[in-house]
Amino acid sequence: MHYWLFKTEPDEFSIDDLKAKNDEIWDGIRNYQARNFLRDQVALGDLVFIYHSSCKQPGIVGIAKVIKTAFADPSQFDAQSKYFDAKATPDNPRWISVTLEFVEKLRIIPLTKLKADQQLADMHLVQKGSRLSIQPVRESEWQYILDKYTSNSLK
DNA sequence: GCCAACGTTGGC
DNA sequence: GCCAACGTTGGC
Repeated sequence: MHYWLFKTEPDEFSIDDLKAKNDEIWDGIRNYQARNFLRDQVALGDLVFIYHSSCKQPGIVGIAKVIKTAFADPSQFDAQSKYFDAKATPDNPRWISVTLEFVEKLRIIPLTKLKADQQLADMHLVQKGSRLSIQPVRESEWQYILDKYTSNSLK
């Protein structure tokens, strides 16, 4: 069992959208490091912090679960999509998606709090220049964040 | 909207 | 393979 943090821009797709739809193909990841995590390491049943970025209050806003692993991101083949990639073919796809299922919404844990917490100084998210949209979370960090910043059932 | 930090591209 | 130019991310 691994833990992850996935970023999303709430203007595009928010935790409320995930809650309303119940599950979602996580498409449009166009960074090789993030792609490699999706392809090689994200496993069935892994839990994911959903993080809102590029918005008024960036932070962790909920939890989701991986219900389908590594498959070719359909948007790379869709000429109408902004994620279309002319160099990708079904025989040789470049980009990978997984499907997430809504688990629960959290009262937002703002980035400012995560950054201020010395216990979380090693988290990728709080490192300078961190831009990775799919990042692993250590089990100790996952547990610590749930214990300290939430009152939820997944402890 | 600014801009620092990264990532990607392409000429050489 | 280097590296300058360009594009993107994402907090502020």
